[in-house]
Amino acid sequence: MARAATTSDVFNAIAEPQRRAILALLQPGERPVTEVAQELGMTQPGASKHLRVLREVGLVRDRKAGKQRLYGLDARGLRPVHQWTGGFERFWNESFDRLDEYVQDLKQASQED
Amino acid sequence: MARAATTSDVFNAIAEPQRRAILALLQPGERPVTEVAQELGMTQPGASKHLRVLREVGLVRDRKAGKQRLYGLDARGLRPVHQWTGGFERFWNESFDRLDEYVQDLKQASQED
DNA sequence: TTGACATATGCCGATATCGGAATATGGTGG
DNA sequence: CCACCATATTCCGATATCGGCATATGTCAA
Repeated sequence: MARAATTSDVFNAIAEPQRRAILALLQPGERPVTEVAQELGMTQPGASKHLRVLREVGLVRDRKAGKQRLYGLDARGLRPVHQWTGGFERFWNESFDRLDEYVQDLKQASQED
Repeated sequence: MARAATTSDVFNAIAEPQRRAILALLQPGERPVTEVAQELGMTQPGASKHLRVLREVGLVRDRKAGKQRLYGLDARGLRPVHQWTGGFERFWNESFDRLDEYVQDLKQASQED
C-alpha cells in the first residue's frame, strides 16, 4: 500500500495554490481556458489540467461557447470545507474557555525545551 | 522544476483525511501520541509523522508531560481557510443574483453533450 | 546504570503529483 | 475538405507523499 488520498476530493483540489487562484479568478464570471492561463501566467495545458481537477470535484462547470469552452465557478463544493473549519471556530474565538492560557502554557513548555 | 506546493501550509496539511481526523480527535482536549494512534487505528510512527506535519503548520502544539508528550489543538491556523472559503459564501447562498439559473444552464449544456 | 516505556526518525517501495513539451482532438470558417 | 484556432491528452522527469518496519532518542524509576 502506498498513498491513500487522491486529488479527487475538494480538500485536495484546493490544496494547490494555482487552483485556488483559478477559483478566485472565476469569481466575477466565466472564462475560456486561454484567458485563465494568460491571466495567471501559466501554460495552456497547465490551465487545462488544473481545470480538469476542479471540474472532477465539481468546483467548476464548463460549457461550450463556439470555438471556446467557458469555465464557470460552482463554489457549492466549498461549503463542506467552510463548515468543517467552522467547527473549530470556537477555538479562535477567545470568548471560549481558557484556551488562551492553555496555549500560553504550551508555548512556554516548548520554549523551555 | 517539478512540484511547487509543499505540505508545509495549512491547506495541504488538512488535505489529508487522517490529519483532519486527528484535529477532530484533539478537539475535546490534549492527547498523547499513542492514544491518537490507537483511537484512529494507525501505527505509532504514523501518528507521529502526521502530528509533525500538523505541528509544522502550527495547527497543533506539544508539551512534555512526564514520559509522554501531549498534543493539543491550536486551531487558529484554520481561520484563513474558513475565511477563504467564506469568500465564496455568496455563491452558495442562492439569494445572490442569477447564479442558480446560470448553473442550470451549465448543467444543461454539459448534459446535451 | 539498566530496563521499560513513549516518541521520533530514517529508510524503503509504491504511487501520485506538477510542470513542460509535443501532439491529439474538436470546432469554425472558407 | 482544409487551414486555423482553442482545448485536451499523453508522455516524461523530478520530486513529494504515505505507509510500514526497524531503530534511534528520550524519559522515568528502581
